[in-house]
Amino acid sequence: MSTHGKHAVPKSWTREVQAACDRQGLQMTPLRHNVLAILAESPAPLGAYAIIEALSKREGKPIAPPTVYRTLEFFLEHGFLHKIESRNAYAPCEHLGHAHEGVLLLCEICGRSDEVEDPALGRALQSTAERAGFSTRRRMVELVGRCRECAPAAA
Amino acid sequence: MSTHGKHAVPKSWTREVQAACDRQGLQMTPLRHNVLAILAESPAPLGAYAIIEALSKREGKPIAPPTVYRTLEFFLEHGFLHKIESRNAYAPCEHLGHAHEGVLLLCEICGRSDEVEDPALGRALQSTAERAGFSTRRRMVELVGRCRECAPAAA
DNA sequence: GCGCAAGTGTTATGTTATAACGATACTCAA
DNA sequence: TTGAGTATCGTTATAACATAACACTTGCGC
Repeated sequence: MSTHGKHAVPKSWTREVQAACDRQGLQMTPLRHNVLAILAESPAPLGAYAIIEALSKREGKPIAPPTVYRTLEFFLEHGFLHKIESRNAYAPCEHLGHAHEGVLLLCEICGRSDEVEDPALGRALQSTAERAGFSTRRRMVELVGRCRECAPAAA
Repeated sequence: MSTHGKHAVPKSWTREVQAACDRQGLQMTPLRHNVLAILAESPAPLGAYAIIEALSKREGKPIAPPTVYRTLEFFLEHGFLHKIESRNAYAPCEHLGHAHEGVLLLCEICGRSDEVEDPALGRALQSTAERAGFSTRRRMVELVGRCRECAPAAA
């Protein structure tokens, strides 16, 4: 799995989350900060146990699964992270401000994920749900395939 | 989890899969038939271990996980089942003939899943992927919320 | 017969996630 | 100041989901 890039998100991302937490009265503890930093520095989404490992190294002591899962849950609830269901992995949400109308593009070669907005998609899903009498609370849209960099190589 | 309905799919569904297998030269073994029947008779998607349990009962002897996972993989590969990633569950594919342009509507109250087609969705995703230079191989579109029957009750 | 592929059985293990309980620290009102 | 309430994190154990690796049988073409 080559990763032709460094970080999934700009370095400012953790600061933006920090600021959003301040505004909303949410606590940014050292534990949370470390989990955020680990995800921000990763070129691709990480599984929970990969985070546990990285965090244990970073804190110099073993961290147990519930600690990390609680932290992930906190960030997921507040929209700072995505859970990539098709991969059981977690990634920074790049579009902090607004509703999640995004599509996740997951490259099966390099492993990276990219998040793009698509208003037409939101409208389509909304009308489909309405026609079915369905009231949506959460949406997951994931495309698995090959990213711009990997598609040619793997022709 | 009330399930205001009986089966997720019409009784003809297993026969349709049978016919499709015949056409494509795929073997419908007793094991495969039983797994199919279990899913067809369930009002909601089932997890792998629920299938293992039901199958063990049906066959009168314990069935080990790999046996069921292999069977599921077979049906997934050929487009007869969906894997619902957000739930680690498996459900019949109701639209056997054509491409998967579907949306899964997952009710968080009754647990049922409904599959609806949405051509506008397909177009939106296609153009979004193209703009990103992304070549899609598989798509997952899942909406979690409340179905027509459950939405009013849980107002 | 022999080699090969498909299907299934079997054992063991790997991976992902949560339940349940305890400890600490902080806030805030009485 | 005390003590009730809440939020955070630690710890132990276990549940839930999934696969690796190898064995065996069957059917089929050569």
